[in-house]
Amino acid sequence: MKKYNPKAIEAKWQKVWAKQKLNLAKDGSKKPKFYALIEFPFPSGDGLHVGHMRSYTALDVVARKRRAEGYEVLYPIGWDAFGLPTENYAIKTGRQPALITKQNTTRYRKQLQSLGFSFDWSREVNTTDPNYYKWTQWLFLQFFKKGLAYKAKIAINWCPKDKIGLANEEVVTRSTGSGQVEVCERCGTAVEQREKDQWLLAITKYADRLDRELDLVDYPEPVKLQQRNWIGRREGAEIEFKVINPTPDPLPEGEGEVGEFGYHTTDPNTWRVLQDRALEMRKSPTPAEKILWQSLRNNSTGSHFRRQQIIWKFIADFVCLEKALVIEVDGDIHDYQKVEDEERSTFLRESGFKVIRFHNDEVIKNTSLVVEKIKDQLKALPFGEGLGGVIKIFTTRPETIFGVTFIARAGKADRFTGEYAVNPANQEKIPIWEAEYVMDGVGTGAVMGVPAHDERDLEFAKKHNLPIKDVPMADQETLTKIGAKPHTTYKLRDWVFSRQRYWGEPIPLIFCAKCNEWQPVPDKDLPVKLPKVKKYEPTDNGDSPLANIKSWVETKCPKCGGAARRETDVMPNWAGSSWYYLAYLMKKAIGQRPTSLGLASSNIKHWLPVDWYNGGMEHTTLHLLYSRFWHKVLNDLKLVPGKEPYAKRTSHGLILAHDGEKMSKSRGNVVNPDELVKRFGADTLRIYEMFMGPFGQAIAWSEDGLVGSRRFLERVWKMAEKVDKKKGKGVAVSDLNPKLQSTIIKVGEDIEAMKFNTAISSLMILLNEFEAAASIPAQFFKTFLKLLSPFAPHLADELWHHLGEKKSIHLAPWPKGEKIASEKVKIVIQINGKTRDLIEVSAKISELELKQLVLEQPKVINWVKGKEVVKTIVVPRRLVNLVLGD
RNA sequence: GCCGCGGUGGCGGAAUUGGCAGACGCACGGGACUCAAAAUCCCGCGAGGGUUAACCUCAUGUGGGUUCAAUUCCCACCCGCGGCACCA
Repeated sequence: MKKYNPKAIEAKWQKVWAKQKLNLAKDGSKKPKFYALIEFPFPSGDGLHVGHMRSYTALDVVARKRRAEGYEVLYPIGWDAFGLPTENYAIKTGRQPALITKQNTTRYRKQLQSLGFSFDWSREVNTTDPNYYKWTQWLFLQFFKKGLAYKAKIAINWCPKDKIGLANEEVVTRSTGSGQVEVCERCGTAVEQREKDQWLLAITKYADRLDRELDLVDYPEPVKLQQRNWIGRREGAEIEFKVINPTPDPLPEGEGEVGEFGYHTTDPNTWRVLQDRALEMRKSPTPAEKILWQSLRNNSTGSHFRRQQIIWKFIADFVCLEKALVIEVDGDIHDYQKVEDEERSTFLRESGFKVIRFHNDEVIKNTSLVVEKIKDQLKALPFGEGLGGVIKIFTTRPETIFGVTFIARAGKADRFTGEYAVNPANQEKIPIWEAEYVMDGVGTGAVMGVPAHDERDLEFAKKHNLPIKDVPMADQETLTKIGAKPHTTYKLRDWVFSRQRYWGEPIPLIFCAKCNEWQPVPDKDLPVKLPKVKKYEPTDNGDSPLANIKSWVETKCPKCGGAARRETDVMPNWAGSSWYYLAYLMKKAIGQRPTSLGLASSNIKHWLPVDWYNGGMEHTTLHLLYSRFWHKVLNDLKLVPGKEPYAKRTSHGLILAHDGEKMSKSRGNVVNPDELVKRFGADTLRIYEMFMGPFGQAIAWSEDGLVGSRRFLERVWKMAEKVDKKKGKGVAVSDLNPKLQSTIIKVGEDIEAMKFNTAISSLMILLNEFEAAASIPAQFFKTFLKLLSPFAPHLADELWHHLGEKKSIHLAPWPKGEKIASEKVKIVIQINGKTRDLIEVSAKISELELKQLVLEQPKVINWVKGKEVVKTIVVPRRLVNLVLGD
């Protein structure tokens, strides 16, 4: 037999397997299905590195084992090719991103093929292929049509020097003398925040399910935990604190009484008259009032409105007390009442109210615009200012309410507002503060300060000399009585889905000024293709470069046919990867016009869910969460089966560079497998990556052990020559079988548990035994090869054929190990818990006989001499421990 | 600060979940083969002591504890990596 020459045999077998279509998954197969998935790579200019290989090899091992176990296995591959590195390279070189991508994928494909992964190449997908992103766009439109996509003003990172918007990944934190500063990754200029209208996906509407339905899947606990922390579900209660004693008190001192809402009116009689009138007005509103009330009631603006509200001697149409906003809807009658209106507006303004007016016609004809204006106002106003309002507080510990000594709402500096609130539990008057540590956008933007039970509250109380009250906990009844409503909040924010960039999927929406609405691009017009541009940089005002292409932007409204403009933002990198596990199943459909039917094909039903998905921990809170979200939405639309896309998730540890840093081109520490494949062979590299350490743990790349893996394979190669021929001294053949059987069991279990390092180590041990044996039956060695074949597929197939087999080793069934209880067992003898001797006895020995035998051992006699055996512990088949007295 | 993961020979790491600590591999030392080197094969390889043998003592980040017995369980702490970060 020739020398082991991996270069020759690896290329040979790769061709044979491709020709025999060994790795193509059959859609209609009656075998049980197994869908193995790895995170498809981003084809960067650096080429594949040894870190990619770890995950791909691991699932390749699993996939090959499953095929041998009789499953129809789908192990697909594709390219997640939209993204910044390509775009930045395009900016630098002026080359087209599509061409750069093509070049990179060609290189990656070659590299992956040289490593012998059993991917089904017939299903290769590419997120930048118009056929692919046509579907990404269509799926986005399903979100839009379901009301899950909306536009809102969101701050983006803006580099004032480069004059472009930056993705979060392009912003780095730098430490300066005065603290941490966010700077532009390229030029180092401090990043500013700029508000831009952006598309968002309402992932928060699925927060609860994304949390709860983690119970349905087999993910590592740390992954579940990290997702749960990210979603940040908090159960608690919402409690209203009434605000009293408004400042400055602008009201004339009448006979006065504290009214229902805690502020003064003139005198009781006037108040009663006003109340009657207000009630009457509420019963018979004007058409405009009626329409507007529909939009304001039930907290639909996010704030609580009252109508026909008495304020001093006036009745205001709509009032939001917590924001101190008054909305007046005027008819023509006001033309006669100018003086009164003046007086009332002046009074309200002086009392701290903001007053906005709309005309009846305005409200009736353009309700949505009016409501938008009101919402904008509400947004601009601080919370809880004004007269007789309430402050809503979300707390996870409502039972501590008796210990509340202050209220603090979000503010830029610590400051007493001069206002007080009433603790609904004990009617105590407590001060309202603004505090730096309270954040807008968390909970209700205000906290009840309980210094005795919260560290930050305590710190604040100490700093500002506020009382600290330690008290018994409130019971459920008290909480109900004070109107505490059970409430759940989430840390998760909606997903900002707009990028002012070029290299992404155009968002397929059109704004028509006439319809005053965003219109979806009709299915028949998809994909909205990325037009070719000359410059790939975002524009001076931060818009996508697409905004500069007039001919592309200007289009017709799909609804009314009038002049309209396209959305110029593109989708984030995470869009295409949110559904790629479906794309692999859509072989033919992907080229066709997107429809619900095309998606809900039998293939998708057949293959879902993904049975085993391996990927990196770094994707836990982004990609993994996003794609679960998409799947749930698609499931609600009855487009895909099942609540969860991935039945089982595992994580690999990162392979770091020699220096222990993350591999990246900018650090110049990327290790490319090509040269290693040339020097050692793909099989050696695969074995080494699986052997170098525990799969789930990060490990620094080192080539020191590679030679050991190569030696192992060389020894396997040599062993093939000795099979059934070797004569002479050594272990008897029959002694090999128990070891072989236990290795079969061990390797099988280890692969399932992703303990590849110990699987390989047990194969090495078996080989060591083979080498020591007098002769090796061919069947034994074939079984060994089969166990080795998922790890070193080329070498295994080559030797398999040497032994006379005609079909590929990868078509042979996975061996079943037999548990053979050995006749003899080794028993550890301990004296006072310390190992003193080791004896070999029959496995069938009785406990009594064993104890006797132990006491007869010369070493034991020596240790026991002159002492008493107080206690004897016997662990069957394992150990005897003698406890001696003094 | 909080959450998660980890800490075992010169190095990567094993240890059937409480039962021989250091499997397997790398590196290293000695030997065989060779004119020589490489490759290969054999032997050794945690530290200290010991008549360099048998054997003994110590040793799994540190300090305590539980147990006949602890790398494994409990308590307190130290260090490294990753994530979140005034989250009410």
